[in-house]
Amino acid sequence: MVARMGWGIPEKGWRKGPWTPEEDKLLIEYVSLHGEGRWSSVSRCPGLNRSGKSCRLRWVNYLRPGLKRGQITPQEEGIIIELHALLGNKWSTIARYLPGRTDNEIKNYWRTHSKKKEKSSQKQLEKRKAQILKQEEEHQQHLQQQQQQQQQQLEAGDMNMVNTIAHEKMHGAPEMMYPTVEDQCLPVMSQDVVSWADSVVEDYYRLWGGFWNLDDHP
DNA sequence: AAGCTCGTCAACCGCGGGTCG
DNA sequence: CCGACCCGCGGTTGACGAGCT
Repeated sequence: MVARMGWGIPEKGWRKGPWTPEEDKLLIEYVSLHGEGRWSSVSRCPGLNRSGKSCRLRWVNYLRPGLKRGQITPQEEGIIIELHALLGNKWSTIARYLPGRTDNEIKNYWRTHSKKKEKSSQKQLEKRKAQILKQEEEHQQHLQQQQQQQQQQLEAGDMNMVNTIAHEKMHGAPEMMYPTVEDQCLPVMSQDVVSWADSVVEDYYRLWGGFWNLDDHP
């Protein structure tokens, strides 16, 4: 329907773009005389070559008395976050709980701030990924070192074994058994792996869990 | 100093719902 | 019931200034 494009007479070439102080003045005068609403008739106001839609928007978002200008306060931010979690993108409903704020203002605020959060989360994510990769790399090196040590100790153990057997043959069995390399290393190692794996899982959980929490729910 | 990127905000667009003749 | 019109809403765009390279 053509009439939906802008309220008033559709064939008319409505003025678009930023409002001039003169236009604002005309609109304020008109609304103070005739009251809010009846926006399509506002468009017929002489000298105001704007669509009813445009007039309404200008009035609601900028000219209406009682509008708060300036930064959103932390309290307001808290309300916005809570209500958004509750209601989703119902900006006009959220705006009703914040006197002096418009839906457009809240919508813009949310968009820019959710973007910010998304970006910082992305940065954190990259940082943590790098950390985890580094940890993993270090762990692999640690494992390799230990394996090499084991190998060396086993080889040394073989030699010792040969000597021990020869010694035993000559002097009898030893009084006590020493723990094997595996006995020494395994409990420590497996604990390491488990705690490392736990920490990695925990990190991922915290990371993605946190990230998900930041996600805005539609 | 100039060009570029990013953030902010006003304004526009399209759609859906309500009302009225 | 139906179509025209009005209104409000949410998504998107574009202008502009500030900060950065």
